Amino acid sequence: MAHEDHKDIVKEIKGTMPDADTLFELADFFKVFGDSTRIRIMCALFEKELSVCCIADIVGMEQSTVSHQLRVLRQENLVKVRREGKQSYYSLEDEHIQKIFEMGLEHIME
Amino acid sequence: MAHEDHKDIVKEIKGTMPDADTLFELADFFKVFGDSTRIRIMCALFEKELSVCCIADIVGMEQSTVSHQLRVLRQENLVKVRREGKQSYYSLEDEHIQKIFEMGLEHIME
DNA sequence: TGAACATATGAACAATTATTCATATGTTAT
DNA sequence: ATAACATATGAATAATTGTTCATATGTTCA
Repeated sequence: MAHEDHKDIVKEIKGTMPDADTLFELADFFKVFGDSTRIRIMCALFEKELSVCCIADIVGMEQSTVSHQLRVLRQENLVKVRREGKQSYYSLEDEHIQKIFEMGLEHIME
Repeated sequence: MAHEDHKDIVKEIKGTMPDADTLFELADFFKVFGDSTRIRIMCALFEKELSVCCIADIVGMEQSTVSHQLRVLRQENLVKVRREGKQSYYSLEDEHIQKIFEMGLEHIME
C-alpha cells in the first residue's frame, strides 16, 4: 500500500465504475475501430452502400480479406447487408460511427 | 470487375476519403481503446487523477502491467503525468475521451 | 551514503489477430 | 443442369500485442 489515503481512494473509485462486463464489451467494440482496413471500409461506407467487390478495390485488398472484415463489422452491428442478385451490398448500421470518427479525427489533428 | 458502374463508384468513393496516412493514424488511436485494461484505467481516471499504485489496485493488475499501459496512453496523448514525491499521478489529457466512451456505451446498450 | 519505497523498462512468453490461398456456397442466365 | 460470377468460409501463417518476472531508475528520509 502506497500513500496515506490509498485504500479510501481505491474504494471510492471502484464504486463509480461501470461493471467489468460492460467495460469488457466496450473494449471489444472499440477493438473493431483499431484496424486500418476496417477503418477504411467504414470510411468508404460513409458515402453510400457498396458491394464487396467495390470495397475490395477501394481499400486495395483481397476480396477474401474484405469479406472477413465485413463479418467482424457485422458481428458488432456496425454494418448490415442486402443481397441484390450476385452482389452483397453493405451499409453502415449506426449513426454513432460517424461521431466516433469525428472525435478521433479531432484528437489526432491536435 | 463486377457490375456495370463498378469503376465509376470506386473512383468516386476514393475521391471522398481522407488520405491513407490519416486513416492509419486513426486506427492506431482507436487501437488504444481496444483493450479492457486500458479502458478500465481511463474509466478510473474520469473521476480524478490517480497514482500508479491506486490504479493497479483498482483494475486488479500488476503495477508493471499498469505502467506499461500508461505508457501506451501517454504516447497517444490520452493521459499526462505529474510527479509528486515518490508517486506519479496520472490524469486524462483530452475531453474527447469521455465523448468517445459515451458513444461506445450508447452503441453497446442497444 | 544507504535503505526503503514507487515507478519504469527490458526480455520472454502466450495469446490474439490480420491476411492469404484454396475452396465452398449462393445466384443468374443459358 | 451447367457454366460463370460474387461472396463467404476454413485452415495456415506471420505479425502484433498484453502480461509477467526481474531489474533498473528515481525519490525520500534517516
